Amino acid sequence: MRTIPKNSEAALRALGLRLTGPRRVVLEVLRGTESHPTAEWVHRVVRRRLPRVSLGTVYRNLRLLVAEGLAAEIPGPHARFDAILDVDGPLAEPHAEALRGRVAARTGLAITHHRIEFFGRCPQCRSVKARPRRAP
Amino acid sequence: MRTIPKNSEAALRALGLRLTGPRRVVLEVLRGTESHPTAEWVHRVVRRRLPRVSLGTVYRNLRLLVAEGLAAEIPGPHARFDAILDVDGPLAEPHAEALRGRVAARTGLAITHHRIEFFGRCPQCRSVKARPRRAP
DNA sequence: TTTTCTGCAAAATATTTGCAGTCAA
DNA sequence: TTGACTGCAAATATTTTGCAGAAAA
Repeated sequence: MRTIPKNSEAALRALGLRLTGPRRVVLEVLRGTESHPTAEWVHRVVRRRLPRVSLGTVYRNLRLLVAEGLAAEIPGPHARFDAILDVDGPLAEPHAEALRGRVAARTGLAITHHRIEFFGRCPQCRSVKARPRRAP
Repeated sequence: MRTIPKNSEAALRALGLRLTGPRRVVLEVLRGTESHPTAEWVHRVVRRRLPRVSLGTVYRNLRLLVAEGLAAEIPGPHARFDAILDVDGPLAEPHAEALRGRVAARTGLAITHHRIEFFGRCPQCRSVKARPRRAP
C-alpha cells in the first residue's frame, strides 16, 4: 500500500503536483486541525498566512487533494474536509472480518462493505500548548 | 442501547414523530437503497410514489431523520444520506480497542475517536430480483 | 381542536467556472 | 517557454425558509 509522506511538500511532490503556496498551505491547514473544517474555515485560516488566496482556489485545491487521496470529505451541514494518512490495509482485516460477522449475525444484513476511520493528534500537534480552535 | 425497529412506521412512532406520507416514504427509500443517494435522488424516487412531494419537504425530513439518528449524512460532492440501524455498542468495543492500539502504534497518532460503519442489504432487499439502481 | 407538517416559491448559501494574467518546473 | 495555477467575479447549484393551507393526533 502506498504511504503518504508526513511532510506536506513531499506528499504533494510524490503525486507529481506543482508545489504552489496556496496548495501547500491548504494541506498544512487541513493537517494541522483536529476539527472537521468547512471550506470557508480553511479559507479564513489559509488567508492568515497568504492573504490574497481566493475561496475559489481553496475549493479547487480541496477537490484536488480529495481526488489525490490526501484529504477526505466528511459529513456535515456544509461539506467538511479532513487530512488523511494511510494505515496499512491488512492491519485492520482480522478485526474487521470478525466484526462483519458479528454485525451480520446481529442485524440479518448481508454486509457489502465497511469503513473504519480513526481520528487523532499527531506528535507535533501534541507538543504545542494551545489546542487548535474548533471549526464553526 | 436503543434499538431501531426495522419497520419504518414503527421506527418513526418510537421517536414520537408524526407519521406522514412523505416522511414514511423518505425513510423507506433510504432504507431500500444500497447506494448513498443525494437529496435530489431521494426526491425523484419518493415522487414515483408520491408525485406531489416537494424537494423542500425531502430536505426537511432528511435533516429530521439525521437529527433523530435514523439516517446518516455521508461524504460526497453533494450531501448524501443513508438509512442506519443500531448495532449494540459494546459488541464492537473489544475489536475497536485492539485496532486503536495498533493504529496508534503504527502512525504515532494519539487517537481521539473513531467511527466504524457497515453497509449491507437487508433480507427483504435480497429477496427482490432486480438490484436497486445506483444513485448518480 | 391544536400542532405539526407540507407545497410553493423566494431567499440565502455554497460551489463551480471562464478568463486573463502569474508562476513553477 | 509552457502548461498548470490563481484571483476575481459571474454563473450555477444546493439548501433553507416564510407563509398559508392541509393533515395527524
